[in-house]
Amino acid sequence: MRILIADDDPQMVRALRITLGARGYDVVVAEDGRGALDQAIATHPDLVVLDLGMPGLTGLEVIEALRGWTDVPILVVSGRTESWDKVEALDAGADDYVTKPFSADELLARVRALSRRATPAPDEPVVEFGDVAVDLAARLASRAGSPVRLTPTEWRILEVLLRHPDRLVTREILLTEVWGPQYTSDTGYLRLYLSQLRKKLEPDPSNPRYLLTEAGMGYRFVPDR
Amino acid sequence: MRILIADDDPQMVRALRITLGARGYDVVVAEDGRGALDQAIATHPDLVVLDLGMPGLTGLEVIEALRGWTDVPILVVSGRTESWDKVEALDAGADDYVTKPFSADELLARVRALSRRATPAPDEPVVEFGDVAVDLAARLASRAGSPVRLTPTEWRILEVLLRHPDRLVTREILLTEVWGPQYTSDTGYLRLYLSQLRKKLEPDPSNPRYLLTEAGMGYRFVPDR
DNA sequence: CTCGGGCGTGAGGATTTCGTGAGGACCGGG
DNA sequence: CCCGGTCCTCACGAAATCCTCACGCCCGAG
Repeated sequence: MRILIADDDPQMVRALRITLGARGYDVVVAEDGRGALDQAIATHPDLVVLDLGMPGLTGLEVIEALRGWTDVPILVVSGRTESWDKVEALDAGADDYVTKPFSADELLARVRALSRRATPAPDEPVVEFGDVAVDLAARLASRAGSPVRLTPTEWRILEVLLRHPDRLVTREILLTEVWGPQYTSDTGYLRLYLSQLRKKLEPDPSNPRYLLTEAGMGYRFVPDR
Repeated sequence: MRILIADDDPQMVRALRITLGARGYDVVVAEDGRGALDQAIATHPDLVVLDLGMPGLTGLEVIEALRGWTDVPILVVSGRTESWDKVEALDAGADDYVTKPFSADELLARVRALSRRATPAPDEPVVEFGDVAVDLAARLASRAGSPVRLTPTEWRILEVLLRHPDRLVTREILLTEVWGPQYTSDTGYLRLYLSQLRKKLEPDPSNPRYLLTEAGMGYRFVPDR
């Protein structure tokens, strides 16, 4: 049972780490929004304890980005007590909202309640298409048996596409997931990285069969039938 | 979406009934512990809002009794703010715990968060007519099984029409949705794109059966039957 | 019958979007 | 300091899409 703590206050992090660690939870820490997303992708936690007041991305943006690809329970911890803040966070996809200060016992009970509800993470099967195999959890890609190196950015894009087989993923969603919501008009990035991914994964990169472009809209991963 | 309110305070019941009823929830009420269990069995609510301080059975007993046979989300509402009370309720099987007083907005947001967990977001149904199937969410259209390629503008128009089956959609609405409010007199665009859509989707494009024109008014999508 | 308005549709040209190569900025490790 | 790897900028030809324009049809009014 792994818990990601996303909080920039060292004292809070320390307290949470001790509280949760003592209960046998495996604790991972991130200190800003981007780090939280990176850690979430890298470690696939079973629950996220998220402080809203971090530098970088806003808490809301982190919630939305997470919800783009995972159903992991999100417990928001915040100093803001206004009901509007709670409504925003919950509607963005958070599962619970606790205001500081709070007791360790209460937090633990809420963590237990959330993990009880959580759908047991189905082990992600390896995605295969053509002579390529991609293990998202292990961050391992291979082609005709031999490993293929992908850069971090390539992984992020590929992951979003592979998690929505047959669905069109809009340029906006991809850009938001990978670079953040303020980059939604930099479509050139996508062209560049899709080109790279095809070069590494497609049988005939100039005639893509799996990673398709829909002009003016976005991209689509089409698995073999 | 049916919600069971278990509370013995008539004023609170009244407030909750109004708040929830106005949002379209179907509200059922019980005023003591036994009544709550009876109502739960009788009406099978999709969510329970439970006051801990009811006469008869204690709140904890109600939670445990419910958990004996149902996974319905339980949102506890209580005047008791001690963390011990929260821990007890949550560990007994409650999913959330809100202390009085609370704002209606917050309660509603928590209700939404809980029901979201209970029933994973329902996928939009696929719209079918003739030998055509359209999945708006996935941006996937097919005809007799093989995919049909639509341009972004075609998608936007089709989406508006398909979301209002059997209803007349005025040219003004269509133009505003797709090109913006300043294009409401460029009706030529609609003729052009409707023609394209029919060519791609209608069995006999020159005798439309699903995407009908209402001269001088607008267009109408008529599903089978 | 004639006429005119609204509609459908084909044919390009205008515009936007894509794919891709080349190369510079940045960074952490030897 | 150099170096490999990664990310990003820039540029340009190709492709897809959008829009303009022209023409013909249908149908009701006069």
